[in-house]
Amino acid sequence: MPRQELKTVALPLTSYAVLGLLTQGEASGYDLIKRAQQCIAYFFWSPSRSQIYAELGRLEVGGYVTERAVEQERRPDKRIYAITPTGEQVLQVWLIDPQTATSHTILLLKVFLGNLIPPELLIAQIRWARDQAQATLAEFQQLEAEHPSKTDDFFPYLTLLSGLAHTGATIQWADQVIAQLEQTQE
Amino acid sequence: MPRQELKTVALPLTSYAVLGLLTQGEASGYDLIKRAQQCIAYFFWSPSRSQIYAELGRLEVGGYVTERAVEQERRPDKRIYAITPTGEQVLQVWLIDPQTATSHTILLLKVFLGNLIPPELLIAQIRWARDQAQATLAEFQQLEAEHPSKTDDFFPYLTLLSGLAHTGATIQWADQVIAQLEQTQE
DNA sequence: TAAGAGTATTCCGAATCGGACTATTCCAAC
DNA sequence: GTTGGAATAGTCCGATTCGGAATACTCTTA
Repeated sequence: MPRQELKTVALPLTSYAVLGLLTQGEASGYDLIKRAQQCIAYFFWSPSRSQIYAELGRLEVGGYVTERAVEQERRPDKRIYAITPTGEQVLQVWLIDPQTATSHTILLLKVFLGNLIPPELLIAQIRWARDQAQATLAEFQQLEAEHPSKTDDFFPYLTLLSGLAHTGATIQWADQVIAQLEQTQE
Repeated sequence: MPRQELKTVALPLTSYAVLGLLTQGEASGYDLIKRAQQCIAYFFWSPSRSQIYAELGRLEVGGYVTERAVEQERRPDKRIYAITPTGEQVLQVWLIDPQTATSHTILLLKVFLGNLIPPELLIAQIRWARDQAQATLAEFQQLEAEHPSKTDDFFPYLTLLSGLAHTGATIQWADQVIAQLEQTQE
């Protein structure tokens, strides 16, 4: 059983978010919360306060980040964290691995950190998600067609419309992003 | 401090999903999992197996559902649950309360169970969510305008596009649903 | 005849959230 | 002037939720 491969999936999502944010420079937990809420929040997810601190502890123990205490007079003391080469490698492996992009949120985190991924590998992952969404869309369209919309299943039908709208939005976004990424490649 | 009011928010989301599914008729935990995955799954959420069983236990203790053991020969024995009048009341109160619709998922659950809500109250909740989404959209459009798209923030910009696409989808869906609901009202 | 899917549920660890709590400092309003 | 609120920097806790493993039996299919 290959242990190295298992290790690549060993960390929860929040860890990779934290590592990713730390590639922008060292920061305290408090700083990271702000970074996350400013930028990552575009995609309707950001790790919670307590979780970020928990992950920083775990990452420090694992040697993925270093911790440095900073004493302050006017403000509470704090600890500044910086990503280590090991941490960067672990992040890299995860970012490049297409197997790990199992949800829209994860894909968006990867896109957010897109400068750390070779463009063609990022595009491949987006394209894969796009195709998945396309399949879902087809399924939903099938259901819509079978459905006369005014039967007893009226309210479930209305939620199906939500699925259709959002799946459509995902495909549209993916196409847009792929186009823009391919442009910058040339 | 009014205790009755606190009670209306006392249950987690999965409980209301379970109660809602039980209004379609009594069922075992196993049945509920299938119901959930078939219908509710349109909106990219469904409670997990273990959670459904946990909530059934909690609801039984609280008197919101009744439990009945059924012995089977060819299949494993099972327990069938049915919603009680108290359970129906608790569900009603939650469905009608606009304060509880704090996420898209929750709103979709309420729409899914729309036959249990007076149309105008459902419409009001959808309209509220629509307006929230509209505000978010304006914010995102503002950010997009300020953003020349090709600066150093290219990748965050791409995730902003996702936010724009999905917020747009939400608004479009809400308009569509409100229109359909208003039609049926006349 | 062995493998796999369906029925029906339990158990457990891990991930995650959100709110309460501490403690200090700065700024603004009344 | 002082009182209140936001910002700084974190800890701690309970509750929610997920997902996978385990159990155990039956039916179908290759």
